[in-house]
Amino acid sequence: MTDGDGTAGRIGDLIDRLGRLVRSQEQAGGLNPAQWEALRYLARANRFSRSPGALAEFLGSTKGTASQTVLALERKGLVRRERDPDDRRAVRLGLTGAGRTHLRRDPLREFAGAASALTKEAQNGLSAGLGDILGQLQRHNGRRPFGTCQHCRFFQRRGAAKQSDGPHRCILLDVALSEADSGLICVEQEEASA
Amino acid sequence: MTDGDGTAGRIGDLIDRLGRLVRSQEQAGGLNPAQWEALRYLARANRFSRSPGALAEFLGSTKGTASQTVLALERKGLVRRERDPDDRRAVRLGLTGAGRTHLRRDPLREFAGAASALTKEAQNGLSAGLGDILGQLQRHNGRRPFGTCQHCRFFQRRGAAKQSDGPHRCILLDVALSEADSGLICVEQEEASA
DNA sequence: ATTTTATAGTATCGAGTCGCTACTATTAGA
DNA sequence: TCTAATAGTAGCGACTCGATACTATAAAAT
Repeated sequence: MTDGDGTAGRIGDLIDRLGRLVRSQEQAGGLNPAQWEALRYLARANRFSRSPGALAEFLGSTKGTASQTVLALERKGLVRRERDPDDRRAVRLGLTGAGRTHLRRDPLREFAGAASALTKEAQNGLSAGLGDILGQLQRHNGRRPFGTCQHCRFFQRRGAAKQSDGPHRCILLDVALSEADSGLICVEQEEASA
Repeated sequence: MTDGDGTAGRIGDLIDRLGRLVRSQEQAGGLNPAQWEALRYLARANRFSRSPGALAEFLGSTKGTASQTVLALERKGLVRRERDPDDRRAVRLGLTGAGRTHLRRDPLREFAGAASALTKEAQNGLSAGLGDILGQLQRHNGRRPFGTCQHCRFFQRRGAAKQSDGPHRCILLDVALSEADSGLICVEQEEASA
């Protein structure tokens, strides 16, 4: 920041500089920053969210740009693309084995390493504070939060309401959700506690 | 992050996403992200550090790229360039009035705004934690810290050593430093406490 | 002094990025 | 069945950024 230089300004500055550092590290491994982030996203998104359109929303880019990113990842053999049999306009994306392997060399690990040198309290504080800022800005810009199913207002936990057991459910898309599904991120997610 | 997903991993992830958000906001105002960061840097760097080379180090880019950035800012009338009369290879940079005015519309203010919604403790924690991570990574990558003079090991406070009064001094470059100078960032800075 | 080497910066080129505007294919609605 | 609306891709063009090569000046070596 340039002005008042209070703590808040310094935080903005630090985020900016760390972001730049991330980007420069992310040139490694034959991928560019957008491709790294796409790869990470696809590893953690649920099946309704592994599409070029959802990726575009996540990256804050256009569909065209996201499409190019996906094509590049497919050329490198890290991502698999197939048409959805139910809606034949849609494309379903997924990581290949090579894609998952590649993620083990994620440059972001270096950042996680640096973070883990902090005390546990400091880590929790950082995580909470950054998450809060991100949430605020996303709301402010009308972006989706991309949280996980189990924190979503459309999430119906197993045993709730009528059905006594069976899987959890998404009452927006009206589908069953496995335990694993519930921990993945989703385009449609809306924070429960609001 | 993709794996263990501990708090540390989540922090890396958040930094990445916030960084991307910064970048997308920084397209505003007719400048690109690198230009915004250069403008901010030049507003806060001392006179030994307002050069294309120092800027390149700060941005983590090459001299060529930094040179282009500076040229672009000069074309827009935000930065002034002049040759140093003492070392005629060197170029000294500075903001114009328009440059300072432009900084008032810094998109990073939005982030500072979001940060200032946090409690004072949370802000201090964030600032300290992020600063720590940045410092670690800079050391690890052999980058300069770009701190301010008064925290530098070459800083000699007024009244120290022989000279009883007069200005502070930089004992690396052997020059006088005003009070204002001492709060500016410097390429040559090395943290005092190590 | 003169030569050599180092330093500061710029010019230029090419690969790649990204937003934008079409455009196709498929589905949903009137 | 005709008309939107939706998911995605193609291709263009402005721009970015790193790498290489180059000029000008300064410092070091002989």
